[in-house]
Order: sequence, then C-alpha cells, then structure tokens
Amino acid sequence: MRSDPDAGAVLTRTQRARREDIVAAAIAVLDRDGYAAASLERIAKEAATSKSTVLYHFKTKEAINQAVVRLLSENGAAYMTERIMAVDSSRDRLRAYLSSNLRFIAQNAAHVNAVHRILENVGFHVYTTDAMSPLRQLLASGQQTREFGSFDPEVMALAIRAVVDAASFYFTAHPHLDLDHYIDQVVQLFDKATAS
Amino acid sequence: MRSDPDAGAVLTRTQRARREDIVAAAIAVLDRDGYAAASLERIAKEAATSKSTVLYHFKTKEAINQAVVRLLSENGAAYMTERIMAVDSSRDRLRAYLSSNLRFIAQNAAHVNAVHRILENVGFHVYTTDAMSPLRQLLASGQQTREFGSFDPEVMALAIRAVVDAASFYFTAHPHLDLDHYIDQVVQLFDKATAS
Amino acid sequence: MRSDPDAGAVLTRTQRARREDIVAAAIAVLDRDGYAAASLERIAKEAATSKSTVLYHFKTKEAINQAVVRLLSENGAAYMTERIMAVDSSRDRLRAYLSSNLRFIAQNAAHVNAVHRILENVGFHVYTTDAMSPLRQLLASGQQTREFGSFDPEVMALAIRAVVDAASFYFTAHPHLDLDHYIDQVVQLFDKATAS
Amino acid sequence: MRSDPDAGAVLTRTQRARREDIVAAAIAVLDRDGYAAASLERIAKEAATSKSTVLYHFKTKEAINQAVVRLLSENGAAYMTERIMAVDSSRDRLRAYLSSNLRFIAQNAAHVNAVHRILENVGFHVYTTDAMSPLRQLLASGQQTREFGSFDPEVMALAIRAVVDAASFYFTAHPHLDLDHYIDQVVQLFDKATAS
DNA sequence: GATGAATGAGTCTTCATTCAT
DNA sequence: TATGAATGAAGACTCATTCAT
Repeated sequence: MRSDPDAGAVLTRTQRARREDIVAAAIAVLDRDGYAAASLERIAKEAATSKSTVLYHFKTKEAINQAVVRLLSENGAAYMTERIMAVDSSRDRLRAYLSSNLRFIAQNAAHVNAVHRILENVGFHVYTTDAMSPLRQLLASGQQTREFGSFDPEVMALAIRAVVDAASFYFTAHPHLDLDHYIDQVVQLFDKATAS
Repeated sequence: MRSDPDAGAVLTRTQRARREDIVAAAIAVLDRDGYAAASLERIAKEAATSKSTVLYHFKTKEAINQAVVRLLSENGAAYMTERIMAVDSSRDRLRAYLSSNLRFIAQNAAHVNAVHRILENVGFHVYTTDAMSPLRQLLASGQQTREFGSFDPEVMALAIRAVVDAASFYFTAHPHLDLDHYIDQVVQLFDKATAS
Repeated sequence: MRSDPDAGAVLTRTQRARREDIVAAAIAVLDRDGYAAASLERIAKEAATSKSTVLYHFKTKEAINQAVVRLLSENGAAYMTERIMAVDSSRDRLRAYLSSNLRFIAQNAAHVNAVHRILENVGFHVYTTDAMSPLRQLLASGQQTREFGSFDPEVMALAIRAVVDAASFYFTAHPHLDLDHYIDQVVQLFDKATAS
Repeated sequence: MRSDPDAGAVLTRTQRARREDIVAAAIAVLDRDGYAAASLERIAKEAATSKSTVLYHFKTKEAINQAVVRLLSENGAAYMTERIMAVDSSRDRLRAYLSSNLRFIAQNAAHVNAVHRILENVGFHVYTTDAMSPLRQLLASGQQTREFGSFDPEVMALAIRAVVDAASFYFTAHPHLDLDHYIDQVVQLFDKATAS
C-alpha cells in the first residue's frame, strides 16, 4: 500500500530488517561513544548506510531514540514479568525482580547503557517516573503479609532501582565479573535489608 | 602578553569572582536544562556576560566543565572527610559516610546534578574509577574487626555508591522530602545489610 | 521498454485519469499551502499515492508545474476566446474580455492561484511576456475606430492585466463577494478610462 | 554592553553597516533570482561573507526577510506620506498617491520586487490586509465632497493597488521606459475612472 | 581586562530523483 | 503499471573557537 515507516503501521520485511539494523547501530554508537557522539552521520556509518537512508526509515532522530528505548522496555518487560509472575511470596518476588533484572541487564548491557544515555539527555528522569511504583507496591504488600520488616517502601524502592540501574555501567566496565556471585550478593543485601 | 587566567596561576580577586560567577551559571544551566543545552552562549547569558568573556576566563568549554567537577569534589571532600574522621568504629564511619554524603548532596543538589550531567556525557564513568576504593576499604576493615558480617565488599560498595548517586535526582524531583527521615532510612538499610 | 507517459505521446485512459488526479492534487496543495509546501511528497499524499507513482506519471516535478500551467491556459483560452469572438465592437470586446476573464477566474480561483504561485517562483514574468499583446491590439484597433479615446495602449493593457491578475487572490480572500457587482464595477472603470 | 543583533536594541556602527550589507545582498538575490534561490548561502556569497556571519548578524533567515520588508515600508511611507499630505483636494491626493507611489517604486524597483517575492511566499497577501484601507478612505471621502463620481470604492481601491503593485515588475522588465509618461498615463486613467 | 565580529565544522532535516522489482 | 528503497545535494541553524581592538 503506502510507505509509512511510522507508528504502528504495518512494515515490509525489508523495512523491519533495516530498522533493526539502524536501531542496532544506534545502540552500538550510544553505548560506545555516548549521546553527543550519536549523530545521524555516525549512526548511518555504523549501519553502513547514508544519513538519508536512516532518515528514510525513521524520519526523525528522536524517532530512533524512541525505538531504542521502546525496544528495550518491551524486551525487558517480557523477560522480567515472566520470571516474577512465576513465584508467589513477596520475598521470592523481590528476589526474582532483582535477579531477572540484573540478568537481563547483563545480557543486554550495551542496549541498557544506550537507553540510559538517551534518558539522561532527554530530561526524562527515571526516579521521577512511576518506574518505581510496581516495586513500591511489591514491598508494601510484603510488609502487610509480615514477610518484610519495617522500612519506608519508597526509600527502599529507590535504593533497589538505584542499585539495579547502576549495574549496566558496572557490567560494561567489568566484563569478566562472576554474574551469579554478583546477583547472589545483591539478593542477600536486600534480603537482609528487608528482613523482619 | 596575557596573564593567562588558567592553570595553577595566581588569580586576582576580580578574576576569581568572575570565574565563580561563570561556574555558578554553568551549574544552573546544566542542572536546569541539561548537558546539551549548556552551550557557551546559554552559560554566558546566565552569567550576564558575553561568550567571549566566558572564554577569556576559561579559554575552553571543557575547562568550565572541569571547574564545575573539581569544585564539587573539593567541597564534598572537605565536608565529608571532616565528618567521617570524627568517628572511630567502622559502623559509625559508614553511617557518617552515608549521612554526610546525603546531607551534602541535599545541600548541593543542583551542583551535584550538574556534575552528573557532565560525567554522563564525557565517557568518564563513576563506577569505573576508584571513587569506590576508600569505601571498599572502609567495608573491608569493618569486616576484619567483625563489626560487619560477611558480604562482598566490592558489591556492597557499589550498592552504596549507587544509592548515594541516585539521591541528587531524587532530591531535585522531591524538593519537600523529609531529609532526616530519608537519611535515617538509608542508614538503617545499610546497617542491616552489613550486620554480622 | 516503457511507454513514456510524457511528451506528446498518446496516453491510455487510465494514464490520463491518473495525471488529472495528480494535477488536481498539485493545484489543491499549491493553492492551500503555497509553492514551498508543494513538494512531491505533499502532492502524492494529496493524490493518495506515492511519490514514485507521481514521478512515474510525470518524471519531473517541473513537468507537473508545467501541466498545471498549461491546463489553465487551455481552459482559459477556450472559455474566453469563445466569449470575446461572439461580439463585434472593440468596446464590447473589451467588456467581454474583462467579464469572461473575471468570471473564469472566479470559477477557477484555486487553479489560478496555483498558477500564480508557480509563475512567481519560476522567474517567468507575466508582464514580460506577450500575454499582453492581444489586449494591446484590441485597444489599439478600438482607438483606430474611434471607439476608444486617447491613451497609451501599452499602459492601459498593463493596467487591465494587473487588475485581472489581482482578482484571484481577492476572490479567494472574499469568497462571498457579489461577483456580478464586482465585474460590473471593473467594466465601468475601464469603460470610463477608455472613453473617447 | 551585550551583543544583541535583534529587535530594537542599540546596534554598533559595524553591526548596522553589516546588516545593511546583508539586507542589500538579500534584495539583490531576491530581485535577480527569486525567492527559492535566496538561500543563506547565496545571500552570504552576494554579501561576500560566510553563511555563519550572516546568521551572526540576523540569527534567522526569516529575520532577514523581515528586515527587507520593514526597510521598504519605512522608506516608502516616508516618501509617500510627505507627498500626499502636501496637497488638499481628494483628486490631488489620489494623483499624489499614484505618482509618488510609482515614482518611489521606479527608484526602488529591485527592493520592491524583493518584497513582493517575500510576501508571495509567506502566505501574507497584500489584497487581504488593510494596505487598502487608507486608499478606500481617500476614495470615499472624495465621493462625499463630490470630487469623485459614483463607483464602489472597494473595487476602485483594489484596481489602483493592483496597477501600482504590478509596476515594479514592469519597470524591471522595461528599464528604459519613460517614467513621466507612464505616470501621466496612469494618473489620467484613474482621473477618468473616478470622474463625476 | 574584556568583548564584538567572524567563521568552519558539524547537526538535523527536506527534497527531487534513480533504481530494482 | 506501480512503488518501496536508497541517496546526494542543499537548506537552515548551532556551536566552540580565534582574532583584533
């Protein structure tokens, strides 16, 4: 029908593939060289095309960034909710939250870094939004069931998110770290911190 | 020819005052509008001078950023070491570390945000540097004296820094929060997490 | 290979219909949004096709503009000459020239505007070309037959064309004007101006 | 004090001179090559500088166009009102209106063309605005004093403006025309057209 | 000591056009 | 016959920096 590389419109196979290439290129540049360096030209070169071609597929630089962000949150949500929903007690849920989140981050460190880079430079702040609210609820309901001790769920949620969000940079800087040990330590940390 | 107001050279009172004005302006713009918006022009306007004057005092944009970063670490170090050195046990030192750090951040939220903005966009990473090493040592020596329980000091240090670093954004987003309560909660959190 | 839908070649019915659609779309965009906005993309969207399809039918953007211009002059010439030839005296011919011209413009305001937009932006100037020469001849022969008084036919012709050419914008801006009254006034104006 | 090449702010002598150069260059390009060709690059080259320098002095392309338009209307208003106010009867005023307007246009043909080019491409239309209202009033008051005969002042005003507005292109196309004769003819035309 | 003027490099974006299918 | 994909050229604008005064 019509060429409409936008919105939720149906995309050609080629279009989808190209868009994936470009998003991957954007992630690579953002992760490696930072937000300021992630110009259309750089991204295009990374994707082995021209600026114009990139804009043919995305039409706006912002659209690329949005695609990078959206892709991560889709992937991440799928990965995590599955693992969190699989368990019942609040404590287990918190453990699943931490471990699945960290494991996902370890597997997608570059992408996660890229998204951090974008969000930092877009005025949109993680600790401002309700990214924290499901976590706060998990903690609060664990307190009601006496699984968790007494603490301010808001502050605890913030701490958890801070630790998780710091992970992608740490993982990138320490590529050979023992992930299982790391996750284990973080889980223990918050097990103790939330103990009753 | 010129007296070169840069480097370690001695500065006149006027020069020092001007430089402070400019650094303050840079902080304000960085905090309020982000890294990308912090152009020389914006900074100059905020400081009520001209671009050329700013560059006369700093000679490079990067020099301004460095001054912003250096000023914070000087202020912060002075504030914190004083308070940490005042106590003896490792546990008290950790508490002093957390509370003095958070209190300093609350008092200098804009400046801290500004520095975050700079570091994020400069490829220089906090969790890469040895900003963590004094903390790691504090934790390790607490373990040797049996004040702290068993945990990986590296991971614990990382968690602490993550929570502290997240604070400035949180404080900015929640200007009316009860700081003492917040600090108290964080201290309790890590008290439990490091308990033996 | 290709049948080349351009030039004076014979066109299938479908081709002709497509071309008409596109010309109509171009007119609409030019009239509504101006010359600068009349990109191939905009025209294609207005015609509910793709840029490529538009270019398949016209091969060049300039060709579209030419088609828009040519279509108007064909339509206009047909409409006007018929009405002007129907009368005999120079005075009546002048009246027919004015009234048929203005009436045609009123009926085709969008198209006329579109053509103005194109000509303005193409360096081709109305008062430079011989669009004025038939009019000049009409006036001169009216003077020879003493139907018209004394005046410079060149200047009078220019004035007439200026008034007529201004009409399409005026009509567009005042869609509810009393056309018959307007035409009557203009006819009277030049009746007096050319009176002997 | 501050460099502010905008608005009504006070300008350095250099700034004023430069701005005049650039405006002159813009007029030349607009007149000679049309609106589309009047890119910053072209204007800069005509002014024998660089694009950046042009933008240093104007900061927006639109600002250049505004300056071109404003300069003309200032010059024109000064020239014309002086000459129109010098006479008393409505008829003499109309004559003064026509002759001063045409004479001004002849002396500033390039500038007038340039302004036409801009206004045509900006959606702002002459016959839409109240550029006509002083003229309409002049005609109406001439009718009240019986100096003028019976006609629709709106239509007559439109015709006058149309003829005057067409002049700049005509003058450009015919550089050697006898201006006095031309003006004389136009004055006679509207003398007859408005006669009682 | 301060600053107005100038500028090259680089940014995002639009556009007409070509090519392969 | 029609169109999706790709692209080079050009456009307006931003920015850090240099230079002369």
